[in-house]
Amino acid sequence: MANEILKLDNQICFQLYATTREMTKRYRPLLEELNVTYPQYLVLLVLWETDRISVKALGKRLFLDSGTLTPMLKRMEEHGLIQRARSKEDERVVEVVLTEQGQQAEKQAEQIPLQFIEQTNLNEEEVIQLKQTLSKMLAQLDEA
Amino acid sequence: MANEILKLDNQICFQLYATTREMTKRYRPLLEELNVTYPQYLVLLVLWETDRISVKALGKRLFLDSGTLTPMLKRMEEHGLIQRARSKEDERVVEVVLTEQGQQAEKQAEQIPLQFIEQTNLNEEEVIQLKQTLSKMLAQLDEA
DNA sequence: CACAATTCGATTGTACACAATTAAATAGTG
DNA sequence: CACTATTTAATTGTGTACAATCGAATTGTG
Repeated sequence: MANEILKLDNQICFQLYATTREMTKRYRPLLEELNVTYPQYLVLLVLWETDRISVKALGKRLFLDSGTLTPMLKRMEEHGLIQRARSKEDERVVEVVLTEQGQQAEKQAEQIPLQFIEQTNLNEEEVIQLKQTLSKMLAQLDEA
Repeated sequence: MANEILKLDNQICFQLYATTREMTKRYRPLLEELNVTYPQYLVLLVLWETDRISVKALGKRLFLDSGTLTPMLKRMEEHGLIQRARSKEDERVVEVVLTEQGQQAEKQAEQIPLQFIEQTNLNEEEVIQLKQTLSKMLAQLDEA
């Protein structure tokens, strides 16, 4: 018999890992209409809050680096959701802005978070608790 | 101002998504000695429990499909951790078993889960709660 | 102002992840 | 027994992820 500590079902990290993947799967049909993937949807969420942001700042917000963001943003640009342009103040900086189409998408997206939460069958208490614990864990893991 | 519902920081799914990625980053140095990635480590966890398993059953256990598992298992085979072989009873089935080296790795792995949990700074209560809620959510999302 | 250090994005290489398709083998049905 | 349906891995194509590196631009220091 395997060590209890090493049993798959005892691994909180496995639950986390598997749940995240099942979550993005459930989001896929909800995001189909917007023609974005889940990570791309996160970029939209940021831009709906800020209008204009550098790749660097976007990466910090989403915990993603340029190796992930650069190709992703190019795809989003091809799909007409955003525009990318070098900053005039600092040529090293690339700034991302929403297109008209990208702005319009916000209205379509309004129902999505609730539609997802309904599928989880979690009650409000559990959602709040989960969010709190994950926030604490994320902040801790993000430290040096 | 953006819709409250659509704010990034209100998205429990984003916390889930970001925390999972930070988690696998933290695991990387812990798994270096074993020469495996986090998903590969999950395969080892299953094999330390079962000795022998089909790709199909492994995928069901880990919520992964053959498109992910086949190349991953081939890499693990190259690294000498597992062996893959067609079943004699049913030629369609590929069975995975640990090598001697793969079995040995279990001893080295014993400290890993605790080492990780220490880094999260979560107390026992929070860990139990989190695991419970994620299990419930995962089971729900995994349904048709 | 020179010039080393830093910052920023892009690129490269490796490794998942998954939908869709294919091919081989087996099981089920008449 | 023929023949269809099903099961199972593998393959293909697209899209993240991230470490490591590069090159261009800017900043800090003397």
